[in-house]
Amino acid sequence: MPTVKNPRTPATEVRANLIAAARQLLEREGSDALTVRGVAAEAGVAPMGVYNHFDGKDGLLDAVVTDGFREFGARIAATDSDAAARLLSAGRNYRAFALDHPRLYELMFSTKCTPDDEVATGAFGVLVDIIRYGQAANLIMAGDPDSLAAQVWACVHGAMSLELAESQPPFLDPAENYEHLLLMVARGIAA
Amino acid sequence: MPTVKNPRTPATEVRANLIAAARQLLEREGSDALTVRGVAAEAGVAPMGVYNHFDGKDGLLDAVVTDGFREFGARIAATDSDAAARLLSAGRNYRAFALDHPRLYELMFSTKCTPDDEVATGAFGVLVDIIRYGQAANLIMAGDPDSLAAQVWACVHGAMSLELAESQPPFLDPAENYEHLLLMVARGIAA
DNA sequence: CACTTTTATAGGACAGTGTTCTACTCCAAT
DNA sequence: ATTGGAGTAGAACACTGTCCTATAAAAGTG
Repeated sequence: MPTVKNPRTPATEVRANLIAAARQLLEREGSDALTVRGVAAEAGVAPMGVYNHFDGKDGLLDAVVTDGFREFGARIAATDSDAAARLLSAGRNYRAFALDHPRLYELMFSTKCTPDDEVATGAFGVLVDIIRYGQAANLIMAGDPDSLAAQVWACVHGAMSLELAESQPPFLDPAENYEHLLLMVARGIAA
Repeated sequence: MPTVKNPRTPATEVRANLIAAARQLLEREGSDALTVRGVAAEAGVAPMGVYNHFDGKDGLLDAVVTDGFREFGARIAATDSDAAARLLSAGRNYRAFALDHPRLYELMFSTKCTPDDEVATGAFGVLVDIIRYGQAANLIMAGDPDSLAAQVWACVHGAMSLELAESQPPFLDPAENYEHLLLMVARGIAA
């Protein structure tokens, strides 16, 4: 009997399979393993699928990081009724996501990718809402919530970016230092 | 007449030429242009030089970012006698360097490179000294200067990382937002 | 100065990359 | 049942990092 050909993957699944495979390969083996042929093989799909369903490799990566930002936004959200606790929880959730998906996090904020604007803005909006909640509780200083959120985001992103790149002084405990950073930021934007 | 062969580059210059060429190519055409063959051609040197003088492409990039950190440390330094002004000046110098050399800055803090530890620590030490100066002037809170410096560094790095990646809300003015961030950080570590 | 050792060079080779093309074949809707 | 869209296999192209060889020029030695 002749060699059995691979069956076709239903059209509706090719796209999702490719994104899932890319995500899995990225987190398991690192970004170097993110090759078109490798992702297609992991997804059980022909390499051409990357070009039929996405705009080449870059398009696929954009879809991956867009999915990442969706998950990220949901993960950051904190529901503590106390405004100060909510801000700290969000900060800790932020770090937890970055540590859980270090390579995805790096990709999400790299210049190689352009996530869907609406989705990325949505994740940012989660933080803006938390800032607003703090302002309403008179815990956070008055001012443009978007601007304040951008500043807070920059701080936590910088901390995680450096921690993941192992660019921090090795004698400092990352977890402890991150807690200090959160308190510093809270002090910096306090009412 | 036959084609003239390229003359040999003196051994002592090959290394420096390669680093300079890589740096120039990086900042002129972006990191995609940083190929072994491309850098060698820009340096007027044979591709093998990258393997004779460095540990392959990665070794060359490490040398480039190490040079970058040397320059960075010198650039950050501020000499204002007023402690608060010195901190702000250093912060502004930080941003100026990142804007002057955006692609080098990105490479310096990417996971693809490992700068010489001593040099990178030296650049960090510049900020530590500024923190100490602020503490001596009773402007910055007491506490481990290294830990405080790491927090400040994280904030400014995050801001520039997001600005260079154009990951900030487009309706915010980067320069203005950065100034706000510096003030926020100063407030966060104030005595 | 002559001689030896070191080292840069040219050029080819290898596997692997993103991308595109063709030919084929299967699935689904008309 | 037939037609057209969509997934597949496989080859091809110009690149990439890396390594190898042979040659020639520079640097160091007597």
